[in-house]
Amino acid sequence: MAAAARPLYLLEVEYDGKLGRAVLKLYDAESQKLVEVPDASGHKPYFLTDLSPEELLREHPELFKHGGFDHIEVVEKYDPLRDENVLMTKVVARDPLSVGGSRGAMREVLKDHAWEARIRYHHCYIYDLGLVPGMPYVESNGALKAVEVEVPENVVQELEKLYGSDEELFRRALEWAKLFQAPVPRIKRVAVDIEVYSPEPNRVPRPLEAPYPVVAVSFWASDGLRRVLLLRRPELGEPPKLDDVEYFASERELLRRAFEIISQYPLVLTFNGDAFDLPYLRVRAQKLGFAEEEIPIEWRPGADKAQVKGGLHVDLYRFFINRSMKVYAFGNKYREGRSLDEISGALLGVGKVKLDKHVSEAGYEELARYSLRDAELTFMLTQFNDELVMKLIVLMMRISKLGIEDLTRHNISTWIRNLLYFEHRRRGYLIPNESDLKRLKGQTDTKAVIKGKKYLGAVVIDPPTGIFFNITVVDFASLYPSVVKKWNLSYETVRCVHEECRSAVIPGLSHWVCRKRRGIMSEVVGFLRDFRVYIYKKLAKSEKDPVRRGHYDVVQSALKVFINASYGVFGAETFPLYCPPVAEATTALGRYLLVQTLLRALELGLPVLYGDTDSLFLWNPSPQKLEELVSWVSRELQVDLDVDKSYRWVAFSGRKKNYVGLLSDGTVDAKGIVGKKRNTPEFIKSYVMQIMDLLGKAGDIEQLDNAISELKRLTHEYYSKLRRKEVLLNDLVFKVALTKPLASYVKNTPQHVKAARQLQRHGVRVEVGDIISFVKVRGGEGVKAVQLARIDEVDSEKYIEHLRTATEQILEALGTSFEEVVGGAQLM
DNA sequence: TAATTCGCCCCGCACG
DNA sequence: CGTGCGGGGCGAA
Repeated sequence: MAAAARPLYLLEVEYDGKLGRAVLKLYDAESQKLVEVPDASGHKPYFLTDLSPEELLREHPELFKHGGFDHIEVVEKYDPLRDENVLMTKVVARDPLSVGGSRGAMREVLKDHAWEARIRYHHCYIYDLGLVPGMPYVESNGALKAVEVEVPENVVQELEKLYGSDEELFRRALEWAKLFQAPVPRIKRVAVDIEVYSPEPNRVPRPLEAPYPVVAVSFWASDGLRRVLLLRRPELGEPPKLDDVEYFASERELLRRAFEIISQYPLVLTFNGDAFDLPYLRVRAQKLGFAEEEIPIEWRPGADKAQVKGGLHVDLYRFFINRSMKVYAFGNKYREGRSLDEISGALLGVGKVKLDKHVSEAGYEELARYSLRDAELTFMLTQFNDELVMKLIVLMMRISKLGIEDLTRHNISTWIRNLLYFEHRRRGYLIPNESDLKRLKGQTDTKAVIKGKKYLGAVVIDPPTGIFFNITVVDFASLYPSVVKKWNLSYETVRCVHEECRSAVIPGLSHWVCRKRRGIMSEVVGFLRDFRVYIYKKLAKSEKDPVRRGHYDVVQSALKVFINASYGVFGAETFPLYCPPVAEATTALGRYLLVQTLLRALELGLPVLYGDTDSLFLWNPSPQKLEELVSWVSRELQVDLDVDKSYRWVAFSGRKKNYVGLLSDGTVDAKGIVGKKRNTPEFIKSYVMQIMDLLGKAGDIEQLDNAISELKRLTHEYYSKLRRKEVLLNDLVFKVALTKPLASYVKNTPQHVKAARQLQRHGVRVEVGDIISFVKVRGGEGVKAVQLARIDEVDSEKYIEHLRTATEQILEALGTSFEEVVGGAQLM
């Protein structure tokens, strides 16, 4: 009898050029090794065309002579844009490059007659075999079989309630549930970090030139390995005996040992290893005469990606700078940061080892500690909170159907695109041709408020000025995804082909929506939303078992990432399923719902003070009327309106997206005020923070009165400090990001650009994404990079103006003003 | 290869 | 020199 097959988790699929077929990379949790399984199905690259075989022969005979041509077949597909079945010719190739990506590739021959020709082959393979990365499989006779996943009874019951009336929908929902319920493996992995000698402290050497020796390579792994490999250098004297440190007389020996360790792990983690550590190691090894087979690192120049032979490489830098991850999964905790120090500081509470000199000047012990900490932090980013990040990655792989290397290197639009393509293939839908889609669905109905935008977005209600007590905020639970689900929005259903659907108009637009067919996007988003709102968010709270509860929380966070971006991608021109009517129908219905609810609230005698996109601020609502509003929305508009939060008071400055309130749990909630923005100097931030503390203690009118007089005192104190120049230069620094290359600021020269150019003149390299620190000074350009400035040059008047605006947003709401507070101060 | 619009604030620049 | 508009950055949703 054969041994019981053990589960292998599919982590990645690649095309192997030498083998001429796809190779699956699976993780065997028992042996903790990566298993590579070449395709056994004979699957080949292909694309589709609307030209018949006869037309192809007649009009494109050269196609059949192409070196990569294999054969053609006629296949039937469902065309969602036209709501009809169509016959397409499948052009099968010998290798992916012949389909596209090489000169004279077959898709170039057919141009606009080529469908599904821009899909990367390894993705195409995943779709066609219905494989789900992140899921467990067993190998049986060379083929992979999905491991049966049990869905808990309570989840099945909930799905019964939601979809029980439609057998097919219920079946699909169960399939989705398996992705969320399957166990998540703990993957053996090692974090790697290197340090490089450099004679110029301010320059990071280019990895593809790798001009200087590697002096340290550190490892921190899940199996307990902590190791620093150090290069002996005569100038550092006799090396001390240190725990976890190995010394090497030559860089060659050091690299050999480093490669040996790297090759022992199925998964290698780095922080910026794509752009630095791994290519540096590779090029360095080449320079030292290593043979190709002795170097376990490959470099993909087109993708700027470093790969580990026989393993997988995740560059956490690329994953953590992903905006969706920052905002939704990690609540913007590390919004300032792009560096390991800032991200680990925010998420782990631990930063890098501080070095007061350059790496090249550090002694052995210092260098070892510094380097090992980097490897440790990199590893810990995947380890904290019971491997939260690893679990999120695996869950998002299952939702997006992307392998681990693709998922961690690409943004949300790629994730959603891949998920939708997979869904198309699963159903036998033809994936629309971009030019076709744009021609049929490329036009909008509305004009945006902001110049340069494509369509009208959300409504924001003009707030009053002043303090209001006892405010309840109601909001629609994930408004846009709800709209997409409920109104059947999808690229093929908005402005569908049916005459009889044209009467189903979207309020305020000329677009109509299909009544005959369920939209593919509507269904997918609907599932993800329902799973999050009705199942996993609830289970993440109610589940008794802490391990399962933790898992449910990961599931709901992973779902949140997809749900929140599912509307935006349709308004993004770079998205292959770009469909502005879907995006503008979504916002139009959002506006409709908010306005209808507002009108109903007013009819009920509920005063509405403010609202933004999906929320309404109700002033002192009676519980009965509130309940009436919620049930009316549920009954008449058929969406969920929830009580989101309640404030003891809210101070509105009279500006939109700008208010401060005291929540019923005693925390201060400040939105949009300049004192909180990250480019605001610390001096002003600290002032605003103190005001927040003050307001946090003021629960009622009387306490608030006291707080206001204390606030006036505080304002005056800060004002005087500025006047008397009793402020540290560092506290006056504006930190502004350079969002594009220095040379491309041609229309204007903003202040941070002036400062950046000063730095450049002083030989400092300035790049896109750098945060420029500058202060405002008298005379000259009006600004100086902080490195070049002295405290006595500072322009106090400018800072007083900044203090004024920061203050006014709060003071005006409280019924006083900056002038009133500092009035008379001029006499000092 | 890249999710959206709305809104606030400061500044730079052109125009009168 | 004042004014208005657009560029630029950052946040709210």
